[in-house]
Amino acid sequence: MSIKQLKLKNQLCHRLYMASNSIVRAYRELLSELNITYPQYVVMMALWEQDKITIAQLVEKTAIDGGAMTQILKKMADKSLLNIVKDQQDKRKRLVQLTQQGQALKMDAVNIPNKISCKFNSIDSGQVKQLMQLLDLVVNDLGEST
Amino acid sequence: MSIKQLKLKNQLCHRLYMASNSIVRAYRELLSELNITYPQYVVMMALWEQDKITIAQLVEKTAIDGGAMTQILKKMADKSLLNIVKDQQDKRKRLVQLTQQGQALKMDAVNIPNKISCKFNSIDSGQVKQLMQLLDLVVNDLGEST
DNA sequence: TGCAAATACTTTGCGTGCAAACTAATATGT
DNA sequence: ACATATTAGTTTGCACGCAAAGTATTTGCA
Repeated sequence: MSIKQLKLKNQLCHRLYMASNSIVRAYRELLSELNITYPQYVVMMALWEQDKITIAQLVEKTAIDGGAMTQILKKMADKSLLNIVKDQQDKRKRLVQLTQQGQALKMDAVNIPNKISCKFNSIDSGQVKQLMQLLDLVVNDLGEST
Repeated sequence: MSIKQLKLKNQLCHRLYMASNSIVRAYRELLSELNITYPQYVVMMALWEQDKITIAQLVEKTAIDGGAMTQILKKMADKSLLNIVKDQQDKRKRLVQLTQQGQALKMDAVNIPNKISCKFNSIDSGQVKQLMQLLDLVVNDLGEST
């Protein structure tokens, strides 16, 4: 007995799985030149937007898991991209701030979004916008239930 | 200096990252009742569609990495969901086939797609279809370059 | 004041995703 | 036939994602 809903071709989740893996794979080769991974790039983007923020704020902005964040930041600190310093007001908190090297990396990253968008040949910017809006609906619907 | 393209809010990839994680997270609690993970569920769906196929065919259908597939299948065989047998015609190949228990699990899985779709309150089936089509464009554009 | 609850993070263990190196078996060209 | 290339899978090492348990530190309330 064949159940339509159980077919992979009909599943939104499998599409998301494939699309997310595909696009991270596309970033990987570009990011390897900067010697960072995709999640590390996400952390960098968050810090380029706003530097010297707490780890909790970074988790909030990036949606990266807190446990993973600790490890990721440690590796990035080892690469001298950022420093992790204790907040003197609240010693539970830690502030993450970019090093000069971390700030300078932004210049090398500037062209990455453009290089990625060059790979999209059958999808225009309007469709990308539409796609992002639909994905926001998905995230919002699934987010609050937990 | 603030560069619009480098902001997380403007990035398709970050949306995909969050949406994919969100939806797999939503599946996780349902699948834990079946004692399987999401990738294992994907393998099951592929086999429910077509049983007794080679590992290469399974990789093709599921888009799961070959190296990961070996590990996943091993765990599933340990759980007696499937058996891995050598192909007598071509001894390089291995055939994966469901056990009775693996076939029976389909009955427990039948309601999962419905339970998931119940979580979508602000997105209708037409939008889901549209979303899947857009995701297919993303995968196709990024797939062939490698 | 003092102690329990909450907050901010870290650690650990497991399950992938992926690249790269490796093994075994078959196909191919000369 | 036979060496070589190709194909099918496995293994290894690293980086997350996530749940659960653990550690400080601070809040809040009796």
